[in-house]
Amino acid sequence: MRKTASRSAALDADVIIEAALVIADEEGLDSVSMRRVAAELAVTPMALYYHVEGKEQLVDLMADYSLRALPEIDVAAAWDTELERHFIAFHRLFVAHPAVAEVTSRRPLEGPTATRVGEQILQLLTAAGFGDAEAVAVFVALFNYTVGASLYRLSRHRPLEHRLANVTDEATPISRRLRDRFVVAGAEEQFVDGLRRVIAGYRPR
Amino acid sequence: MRKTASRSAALDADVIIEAALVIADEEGLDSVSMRRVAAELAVTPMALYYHVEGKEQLVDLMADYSLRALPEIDVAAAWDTELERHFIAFHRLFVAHPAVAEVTSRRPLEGPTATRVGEQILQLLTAAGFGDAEAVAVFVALFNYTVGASLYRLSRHRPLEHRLANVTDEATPISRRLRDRFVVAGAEEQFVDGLRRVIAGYRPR
DNA sequence: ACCTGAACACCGTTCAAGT
DNA sequence: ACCTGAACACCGTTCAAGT
Repeated sequence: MRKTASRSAALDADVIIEAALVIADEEGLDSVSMRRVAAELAVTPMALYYHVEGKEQLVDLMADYSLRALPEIDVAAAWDTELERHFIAFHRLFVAHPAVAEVTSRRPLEGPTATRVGEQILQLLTAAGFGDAEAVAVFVALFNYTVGASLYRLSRHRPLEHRLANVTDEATPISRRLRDRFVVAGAEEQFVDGLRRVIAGYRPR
Repeated sequence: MRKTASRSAALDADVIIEAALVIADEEGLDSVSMRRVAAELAVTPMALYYHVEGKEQLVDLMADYSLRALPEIDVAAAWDTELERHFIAFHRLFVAHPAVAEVTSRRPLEGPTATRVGEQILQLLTAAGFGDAEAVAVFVALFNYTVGASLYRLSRHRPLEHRLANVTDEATPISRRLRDRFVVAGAEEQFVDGLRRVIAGYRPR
């Protein structure tokens, strides 16, 4: 049953994207190769190229596909709490799918889903009284903080082999004392606390 | 002369790191391979492994090496302007060396230089009256915002081939109107404006 | 229209060997 | 101590061919 379903699934872009996302979530983006995805789908590597331009595009498609899980935005709601709510969702998405955070930090998100989400956030801000330039400034500032905080948290939660290779063991006292605090700084509450402060830095004219 | 100098330079970690940084700055981190670095040094790929553990460590060493260019911190200066000054330097370093920004976003910086810089920033903050937890919170928030903003700026300044592959041409009116504003949002002034607002969100108790 | 097979030009790294 | 050479198990992608 299940076997038949997965085997007989006609090869198309979505099937390829989903298989790639499974690999990325389980083993990291580095393990996503055209050959590996093909093997997972019991197909020749070159079969993928009929549905997808290449690895670069596949990775972009993975990101946009994942963004579909973001909640809808109420453009009529209070801008500050709505932004807080939405960027927390962003953060959770990135933490759940490290590959998406990685792609987001490397390239502008310009797929259909990313575009739609961006539109809604800008509508929310302009409806709240922000001018065009200010709306973009708020959006980008929150986006940057969120991406940075997500990458920070991910970098502290990965297995030790992925950490810096040449750790100095003769760390000075203050860093020893604060070392665990830096790990705590990756917790969601710390992200939310900072997010609120960033939002509070902006007001409609 | 020059030829002799570069050819006769004894192979050691620093020489390897410098060669790798040149490649990274000119062609991107993806072009940095052990084989390519070796070729640039007119040496066998395996010769590198005598001085460096592997590619992972080389990349980590590249990041820490670059951080040496950061300015010294005056721990007795006003904490807010000093932080602003230093994170602007961070931002400029990331923009000048995209590979360093990339590595920084992927792994915790735990090399000797990174550790020293971190110590100084924490000393600055504790000297200003912040408690341990608050000092780390301010540090990490600013760090995350800066890394995110740097990656944002880099992602908008890369050649078009590196941009998202499947751009939708039927973008809605509002995104067309704001599209160039998103590019402008990557400018340094916009980064500094946001940085000031984030800093303003914190005060010593 | 959709997929396969063979091939090309790459990777990082291990292992044994040279000097 | 420092480097080379050959080999292994991988990559992404092109190109011609099958059905």
